[in-house]
Amino acid sequence: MTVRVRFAPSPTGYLHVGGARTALFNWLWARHNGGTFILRIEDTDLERSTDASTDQILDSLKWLGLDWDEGPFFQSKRGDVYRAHLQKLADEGKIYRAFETHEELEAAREKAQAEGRDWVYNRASLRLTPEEVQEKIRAGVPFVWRLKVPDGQTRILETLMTGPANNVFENSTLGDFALTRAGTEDNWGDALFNFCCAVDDAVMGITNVIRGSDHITNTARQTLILNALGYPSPTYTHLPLITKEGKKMSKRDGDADPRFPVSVSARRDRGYLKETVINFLALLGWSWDGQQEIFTVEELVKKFSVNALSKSNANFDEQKFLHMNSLYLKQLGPEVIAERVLPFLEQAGLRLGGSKDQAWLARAVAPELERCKLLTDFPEALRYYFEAPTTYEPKAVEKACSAPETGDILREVAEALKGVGTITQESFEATINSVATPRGLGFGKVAQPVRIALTGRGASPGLTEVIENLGVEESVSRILACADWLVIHR
RNA sequence: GUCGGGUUCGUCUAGCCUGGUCCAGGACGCCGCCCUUUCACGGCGGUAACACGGGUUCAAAUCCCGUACCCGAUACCA
Repeated sequence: MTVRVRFAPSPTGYLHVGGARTALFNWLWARHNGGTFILRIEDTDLERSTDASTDQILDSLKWLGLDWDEGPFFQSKRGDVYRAHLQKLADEGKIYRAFETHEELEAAREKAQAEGRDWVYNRASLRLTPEEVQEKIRAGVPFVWRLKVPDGQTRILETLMTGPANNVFENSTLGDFALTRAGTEDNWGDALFNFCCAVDDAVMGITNVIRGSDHITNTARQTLILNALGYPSPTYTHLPLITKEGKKMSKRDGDADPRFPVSVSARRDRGYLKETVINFLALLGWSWDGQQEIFTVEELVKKFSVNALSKSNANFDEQKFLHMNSLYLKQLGPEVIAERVLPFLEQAGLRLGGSKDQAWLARAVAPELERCKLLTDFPEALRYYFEAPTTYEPKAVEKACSAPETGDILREVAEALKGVGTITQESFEATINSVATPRGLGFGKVAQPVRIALTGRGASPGLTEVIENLGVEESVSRILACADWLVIHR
């Protein structure tokens, strides 16, 4: 049987890392099996669903490269399908109208809770005579459709969260749950999540539902619906939850801490690479051999299996995430990163132009690959290429430029540098040594003030690269400027 | 409360199904050392864990029972 899986987000917010991971696992399982990945938007809750959310979810999926084969299908546009299935169940007497008000039920539930009892619907409306029902319908009393849940147990087809209970639910604990919102005979209420979901999974031929384990009890209800409808049940794989500091990571947490946003789009804006997000998310509840942690998407497709999933909650380790991003920065290389860094530079007001073209940027980015961890680190790391330093890092100056002759040294270096045609490792070292050696100084004693002069900082990549990317002329002028600055400020 | 799941280094985890090769492996972090014109990168080394209590067995991280703790679900939301 060919595998058909789906990702079915509700558009009540952005795509968060948990949802992205669910999407990823479904996508991987489809690709691994040469199956079909379907996208379905569960927007039956019109109150909370927004088009903006849908757009952002699709956008994030595209960014991650999780392409879908069918859809997106919108449940809000499939009312006829649900209505037809409801009608069938009504004709067969498997569902019934329940006329209690929301308030009545709420009160009953609270009472039960206060008494420490479990609450399930008491079937009051099921005991109404046909005449009483007709009477209420005529009077226009609003009702919801409830499933007449049979006695006995419901066994769900679970592949992962299997335990001693073997996923058998006592139907009595589920009660006759509601299938629709409140409506009238002329205008039935809209079908609710569980009903739409079960119907769509069946109609769309879903073979394996992969979703968060917070859906387990829904699975029992959906299985009951499927049984009533006479549809076969897909198998279910309930993923362990993603936690952060022990608590379920949900979009309700928002992007409260800007350093650790929960949405995929904010991670992207924060400078995380899509390769990192995919790889890191894959490891949240799945592992290969316990040794390998870096996987290309192709490898993931090949190696991923729902059978290798973990049952315990996966904790989101920010430090490791960040580390993985720095790994990918290096792995992707200067050309790719230069391209991706561009929007971040522009956002920081740093624009290419003149001799600073894309190729130049790749050269400038290359040595920074080892010190930056996020794309957003690059604007600051590269800023000195775009703007000559106007101030120098005080600590670095103190450490390297405290000797009174530093200004003279810099002027000598500038002079020597003028004669250098093209800068190479050798010519640079010769230049520095031509100043250092006569004075009996070590290489670093001269090189470090030069670094500060050029970049304003005590830390940067190799000076040869810096001068190469800056140009000799610009370098000379910066060194002289720093010498002057030292005279005034020391 | 009830139902379901979980519990291995500071952190993320492998191993558990199919007991022995595990005085428990990898990674992040941290700490040393090396490299080095600084920072970083890299290389080498180190640190550190089977929740607790019983049981089964020649042998248990692995199987069974109990306890504790954590997480989730308990809607006319999805």
